Amino acid sequence: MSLEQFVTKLTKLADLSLNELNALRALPFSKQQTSQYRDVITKGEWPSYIYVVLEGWAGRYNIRPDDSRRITGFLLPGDFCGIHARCHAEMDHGITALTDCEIARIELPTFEAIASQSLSINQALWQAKLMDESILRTWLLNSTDSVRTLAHLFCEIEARLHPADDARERTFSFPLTQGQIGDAIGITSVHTNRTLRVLREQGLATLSGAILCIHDLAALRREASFDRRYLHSKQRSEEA
Amino acid sequence: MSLEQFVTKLTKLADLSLNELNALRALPFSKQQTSQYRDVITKGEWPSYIYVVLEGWAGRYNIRPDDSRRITGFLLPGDFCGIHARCHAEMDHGITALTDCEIARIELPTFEAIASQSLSINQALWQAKLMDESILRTWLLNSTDSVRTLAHLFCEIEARLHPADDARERTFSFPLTQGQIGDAIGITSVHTNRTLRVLREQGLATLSGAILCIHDLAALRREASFDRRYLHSKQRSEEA
DNA sequence: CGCCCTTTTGAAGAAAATCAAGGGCAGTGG
DNA sequence: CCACTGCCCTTGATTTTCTTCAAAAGGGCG
Repeated sequence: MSLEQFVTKLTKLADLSLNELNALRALPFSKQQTSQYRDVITKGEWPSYIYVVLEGWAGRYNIRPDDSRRITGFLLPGDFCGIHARCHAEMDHGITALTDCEIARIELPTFEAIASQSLSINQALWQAKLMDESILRTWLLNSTDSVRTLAHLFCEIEARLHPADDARERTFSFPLTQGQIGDAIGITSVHTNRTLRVLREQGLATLSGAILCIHDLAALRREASFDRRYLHSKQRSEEA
Repeated sequence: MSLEQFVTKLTKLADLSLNELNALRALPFSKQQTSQYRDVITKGEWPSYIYVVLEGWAGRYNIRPDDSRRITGFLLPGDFCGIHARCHAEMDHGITALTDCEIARIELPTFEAIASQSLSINQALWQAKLMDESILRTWLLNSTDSVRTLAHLFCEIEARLHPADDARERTFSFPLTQGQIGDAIGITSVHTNRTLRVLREQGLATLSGAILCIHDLAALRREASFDRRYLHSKQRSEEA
């Protein structure tokens, strides 16, 4: 696995020159395998790498005072974390492998040598941060009704995995347990189960055996009031 | 009113040289008065200024499909917004004046001329963004029990307004209606009222006539499981 | 003074948590 | 090969929390 997905993602966030693209592609990195339930970064750590998810799903999370867990975001293949390293800052949350993961680790000085030299790359990093924040804000917004929230999560993941085209229906791997989904949308696993049933009975989506089948993407988006725009905040020059 | 509070805030986020400090202090800006309930920036806008709150409280917000509002963060005097301008990005949320506000507006090119030249200022801006994100994440984390959530909000505001010292008790202006508080913690104004009563009856805090009186800060923090660290993610060099 | 907005309180209803228990499936070890 | 174990999924019954609906009381301002 290479950084290609990562580079592609950055390309969508800012206009990068060929030189910049090649510099990113040529970034030296080491690989690490992180098995399910293991931390990639632990809360309280001062990371010294930029981490890029190559395979598998990871997630940001915090533990509540009552020991329950809240997942506050997903890291899908191509996503990165560890920007705290650039600020020499302490992690206020952990990153955990939700499935077995393959992770690339880029040394901070190596990364910085490229990032600090390029306005465009900097801009792409800012864009990425704005998008993270935007997703976080949307999660906060949705904390009313569990069916809507779950539908919205499915739409978010679908849109992030398949940025380009709008299929009418869509089937893909969704390797989370109902407990993990509950941790993400803020309900118990029991209630997640019931919420999944509602979506299934409404003919919107079926999750079974780690495969998510969205039967009617348009209807699911309607149910979730999903507005894709918050995910690709491409800079204006794109539109002109 | 000057940018002094803003500059002070940045100082706490990165080590700025005297030159950088003076450059920030000398930033030309125009003032605008924004009266309560008016937008400073509207969702969908492509901002072209950096905005700094000089007086009053503002807030980030989104409108839900059912027309209810969710406040996703507060901007207190010295706080800024409009970083989207640096990315030429569209606002995915609005900024509203929760009270009458005095706002400074800095032209993007003016700001950029200083910010893009200084690694430290850049770092301070990243730190500020990480802190915004950290606060957002904490809000998401707290969405379980309304008493705890409200207590935590009081602690957050207290800590942001009075970064330095830990008084045992504290009385300060808290100019939000119960409806606005509810919009922020995700409950109705009716339930906000009942939650306020609980805090009052527990002898933790009393909100009356836009004055918040925290009777026992330590106990309130305990109730909220408030851990101040997430608010001052000062870079490591500070500790050495 | 009267109006509007906010605060306060009550009562009924909805949403989700909690408690509890049974079933399926995979891996482990006898 | 089968029993055992642990984890996850599923469902039911009960309880807590918050919403909704409704109404009254307080406070500032034209």
